[in-house]
Amino acid sequence: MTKRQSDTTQSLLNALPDTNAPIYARLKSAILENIGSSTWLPEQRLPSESEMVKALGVSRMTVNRALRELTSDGVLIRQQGVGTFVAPKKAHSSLFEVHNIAQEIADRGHKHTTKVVELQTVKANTDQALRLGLRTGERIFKSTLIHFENQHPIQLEQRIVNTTLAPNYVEQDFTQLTPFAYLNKVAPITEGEHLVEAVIPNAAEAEQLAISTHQPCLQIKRRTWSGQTIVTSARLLSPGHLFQLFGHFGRP
Amino acid sequence: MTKRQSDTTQSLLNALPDTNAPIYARLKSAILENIGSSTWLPEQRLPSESEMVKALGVSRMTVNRALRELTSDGVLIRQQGVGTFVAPKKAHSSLFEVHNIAQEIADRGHKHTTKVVELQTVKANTDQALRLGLRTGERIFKSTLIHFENQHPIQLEQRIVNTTLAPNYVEQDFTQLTPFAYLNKVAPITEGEHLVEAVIPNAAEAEQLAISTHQPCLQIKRRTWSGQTIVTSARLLSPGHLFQLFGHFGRP
DNA sequence: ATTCATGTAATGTCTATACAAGTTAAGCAC
DNA sequence: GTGCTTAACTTGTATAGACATTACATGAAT
Repeated sequence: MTKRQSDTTQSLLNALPDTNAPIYARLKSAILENIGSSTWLPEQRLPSESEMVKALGVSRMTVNRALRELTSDGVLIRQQGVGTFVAPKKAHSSLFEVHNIAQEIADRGHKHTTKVVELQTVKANTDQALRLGLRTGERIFKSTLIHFENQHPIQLEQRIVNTTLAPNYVEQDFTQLTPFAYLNKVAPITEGEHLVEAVIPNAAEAEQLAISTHQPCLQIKRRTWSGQTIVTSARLLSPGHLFQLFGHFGRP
Repeated sequence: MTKRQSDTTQSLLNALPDTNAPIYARLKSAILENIGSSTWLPEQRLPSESEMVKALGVSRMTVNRALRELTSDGVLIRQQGVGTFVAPKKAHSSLFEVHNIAQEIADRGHKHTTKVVELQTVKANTDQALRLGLRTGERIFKSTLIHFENQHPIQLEQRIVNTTLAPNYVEQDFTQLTPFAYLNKVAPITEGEHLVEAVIPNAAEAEQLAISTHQPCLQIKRRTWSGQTIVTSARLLSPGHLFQLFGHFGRP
């Protein structure tokens, strides 16, 4: 006389991946899957540890580890004596995204295009090596792009890239996928750093952006990490009152 | 015939706090203490789990939990079959600091002073409540300050603050300690969000900053979190080419 | 000398159990 | 009904032991 699983427990079992990863990791995956697919909603209660133990046939310490780690990541909320719940939607969840100019332009209902000015492999000079945490003379990728919004140039993007983390960088078609999007795909961002100032463009930059050298620009120098390694260092130059959004790079 | 502890194990025992916190938490504290005080240096090897088990008289799972959590925090590096090590100094550690205008001015060898324009308790309007993740009508603190560098106004700071996390905010003397420094002391920052744009000040703001309404300013809207709660939301307005630095808020 | 096998040590995972501590609801005394 | 006690359930922590996986050093066989 087996008692039927609750729907919540059943959806947990359904989402269990069939890999050879450790049990606790598969349980974490299954929980994240249910939350990510909105099968489990914010504030919703999860099965208790003992229910999971019975349903999965594993020990409580294993279940406990999965739940504890997800709690530490802010995915779940646990209260002693009460239960485990999907964490409420964060007030700033929509701001977790990092600035992506293509998306931003699309959000405004405008058309985004890109012109690739330069895309090649070079040897790092001292400054470039410092920015990427490499040694002078090591091979790096270097690119220069101009982003257009409805035919108007709105951002100049100069970027250097770590070759080990993105070995196929120079073969990409950046008129289709922005460097940022590509890099975040091959080496997901875990941390970032921004340096922002208002600057005056030099003559070449002003020409590329089709503005005068008196027009103040917002300059962002951004470095992004994937784990402990620096993926890329970029300098973004945008004339006028362009709106910029920076987030903290958290879980997706 | 007791074998003498290694120096590393001994310094671990010495740093064990005498609280009634859980064992694993006290072990974490002791390890962090040794790293923080540079008793243990980056790359240095820690005692193995079994050594700690013997030295502390606890079970291996308890030691394992402490080490695993510190590894997840990036404090330690573990390698199966080899050992546990203090994590190498991060390449970008010096950029972990968040922008602090007083420090920045001091770094330039200039004198920083503050004028408190406004400091009071108000009821949150809809916009303010949204920014702090509260409900309209709840009590919040509100402050307006002007920062001076050698008698020149260089930044206008408008800020609202969560009363529950910083109940004594309005009693502080912000000519001595900046609101940012005070808030970071009472509710340490764990996350932040920035909105940056180049704007033109309105007449009142231009007057407070002693500039013309044609002078472009860098506007930063910053919100900071302590855990899951929003501590404060600030709007910083700086004329000219002021240099701004944003970091990722990591462990201290 | 080189290669291979083996043993040792270290971390990684998992189990079964135990007790502590917080929460909630039912039931009892009044 | 009110208030208290108690029981059941939940999460938090800790233990002792087991086996797996990885790395490395040592020594044997070639």
